[in-house]
Formats: sequence, C-alpha cells, structure tokens
Amino acid sequence: MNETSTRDQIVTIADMLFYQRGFEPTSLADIAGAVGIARGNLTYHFKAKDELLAAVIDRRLANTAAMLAAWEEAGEHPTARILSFIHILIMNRAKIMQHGCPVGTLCNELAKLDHAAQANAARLFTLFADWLERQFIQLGQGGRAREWALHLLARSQGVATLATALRDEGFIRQEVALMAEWLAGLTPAAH
Amino acid sequence: MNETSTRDQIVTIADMLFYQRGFEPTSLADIAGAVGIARGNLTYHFKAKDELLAAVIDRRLANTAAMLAAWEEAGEHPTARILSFIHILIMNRAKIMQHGCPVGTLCNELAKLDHAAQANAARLFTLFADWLERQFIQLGQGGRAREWALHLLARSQGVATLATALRDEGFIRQEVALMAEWLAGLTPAAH
DNA sequence: GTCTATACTGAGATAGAC
DNA sequence: GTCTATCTCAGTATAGAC
Repeated sequence: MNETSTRDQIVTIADMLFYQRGFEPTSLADIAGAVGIARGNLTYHFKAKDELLAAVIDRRLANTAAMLAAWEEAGEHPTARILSFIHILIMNRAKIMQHGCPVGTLCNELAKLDHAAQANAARLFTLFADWLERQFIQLGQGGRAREWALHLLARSQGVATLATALRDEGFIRQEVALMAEWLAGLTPAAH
Repeated sequence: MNETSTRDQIVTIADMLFYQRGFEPTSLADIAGAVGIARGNLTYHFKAKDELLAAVIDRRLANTAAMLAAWEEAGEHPTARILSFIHILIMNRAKIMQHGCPVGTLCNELAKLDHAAQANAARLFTLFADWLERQFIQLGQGGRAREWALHLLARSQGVATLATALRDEGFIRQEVALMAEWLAGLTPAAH
C-alpha cells in the first residue's frame, strides 16, 4: 500500500543522479545507496541499467507532457505561455549552472555513447518543439511556427550550455531578456 | 627525429576519442589501442588520465587561439570574420550531428563530473567570446559587444545541441541563415 | 520483495624487464 | 622509450537465503 513504491523511489533517485552526474558515471551502487536499499534489490526491479534509464526517460516524458498540458489548459495568451517556457531558465538557473539542461545534456551523452535510448530521449525535445509550434501558430505565425519553435528551443539550450560553462547568472537574465524582446517583436500588438 | 612523437600521437587520438565518446567512457586501453602502443607506454607519457585530459585541453586552446588569430590576420571585414565563426556549424555539421560541439559537450561533461579541469575547458569558450567581442567592437557595437559575443556563442551552442539530438541538417542551415540575418541587421550598411 | 554473497569483467595505476 | 605482468578497485550481473 506504499504509494511511493520502491520502484518509484529508484526511478526518482536515478533521475536525479543521471541529471547531476550523468548516466555513465552514475553506478547502480550509487543509486541503491541513495535510495537506501541493497544492490540486489535494485536488480530485482530493473534487470539492467538500460532498463532503468528507459524508465527515467519515460517518466521525464510523462512529466514534461503533463507540465506542457497544464500550461496550455491555463488558458493564457500564447505569448504568456511561451514566456513560461523561456522563464524555465530563470527558475532553474541554479541547477542549470551546476548541471546544465536535463534534456540537452542527456541527449548529448547518449549520442556520444551511441546508446539505443538516444531516440527516445530526443522525444523530450520534440515534445517541447510541438508544444511551442502550437503556440506560435496561435500567434498567427503559422508559416514559420516550426522554425520559431526550434529556434527558441535552440536558444534556450545554448544559454544553458554557456551558463554551465561560465557560471554566469547575469548572462542567463540577459539572454532571457533578449528572447522576450524577440518574442514581443513577433507578437501582434495586443493593445 | 620523429616529429609526430608518440606523445603527440597520444594527445591527438585522445582528443578525438574524448570528443567522439566522451572523457569518462573512453578508457586508457581504448586510447593505447588506437595509437598502437601498449598501455604501459601510455602511462610513461601521462601518469594519470587527468594529465592526458589537461594536455588535450591545452592543445585545443592552442589550436583555437591559432585559428582565431589566423582569421583576424586575414584582414577581412569583421562581418566576414564573424560569418567564418557562424559557418563552423556548416563545415562541421556531420561531426556535430554525431557528437555535438567539442567545446560544449566537454564543458558539460566536466561540469557534471565536478572535474578540476572544468575551468580550463571553459577557457575555450572565453577564447571565442573575447575574439567575437573584438569583432563586434570593430563593427561599432562597442556598447553591447560582449553581450553580442555571448549571444552568438550561445546560439551556435544551441544549434549544435539540437542538431545532435534531432539529427537534422536542414535545421542547422536554417539557424545559420537566421544568424547571418541577425548579423546583417547589426552591420552598418556598407554599400 | 528484500537481502547477502559472489562471479566476472574492465577500469586505472604500478613495477620492472628489455 | 616501450613493453609485459600484475595489483587493486569499482562496475554490472547473478544466485540464492530469508
């Protein structure tokens, strides 16, 4: 009857450690230790490390989809929704400066490892891209909606990467301001 | 009298493998095997893996500084020089789609590992940033030269990250066009 | 469902022969 | 300067007791 089952706890901890240290450098012993279970128990729930990775990615996909759906149901103006996306950089700035963007860094690592889960991890990006594309369509940018979606996604990724390397919070705020400015330039005058 | 000494060969191979697979996942055995020497020999030249990493970063710093200096001495218009930077994305598109940007992915990995070499790797970024800043100053953008330098650096990083995840060459070309457009908007009319 | 114990592999690092 | 041999440790995975 424990709602936060051991399995869920494992995925939660693994998600965190994969983000903070990376997939490869995180050992199953690290995860088991952080959860507070024996290593054999971890193996009972996940036969192999790759299975655990798959579960982590699936959870991230579900969480991201839920977050984006909530933003869409909130009924705001699409400009406000896109600003919510942009402001993730501010909200998560401390973690980003330490460990980068969870999506970008995972995709990069899996690409280098030539890992089978790479394509599934990339779906995290397309989730954001599709959502952003819908917002730009609602802004009347139908012709270039996909282009703007990927453009904005790329810019936020670049900010994350550079902020991690330079550990510069001011830079994040500066770039967020530039993105908001760019977005305002696309938005039809609402007054 | 062998100019490409074993030591140089080791650094060359390590540089390549650290880029392609990442620092952590690349073993010293991988490197020794690729060079064609025994493991003990590798240890003779580099006491520890971290020493080898330091040598790789130092070489990258030297190579990058030389490339940027060459671009500057070519005597072109600063706009043309900045375009040279932007077009790295096109020139290296195949490698980028497979392994990302060598600078960004290394900095990300070292940040997660909390590695002592992280700061030195980040100097690769400041090398580019300083160079770009000088070009923007020459463009008469003195007031915002640093801002534009970091902005352009971030955008190229974002393109690399997304291109790796999505394996989309068209996206790279699209973003390069947007960057060129943005640059043209900054450049004082030259006709 | 959870644990201990262990097999097996591959990592980095070291010693010393040639 | 290069090699083989070996040490030590950490990693994943497995077997089986409770």
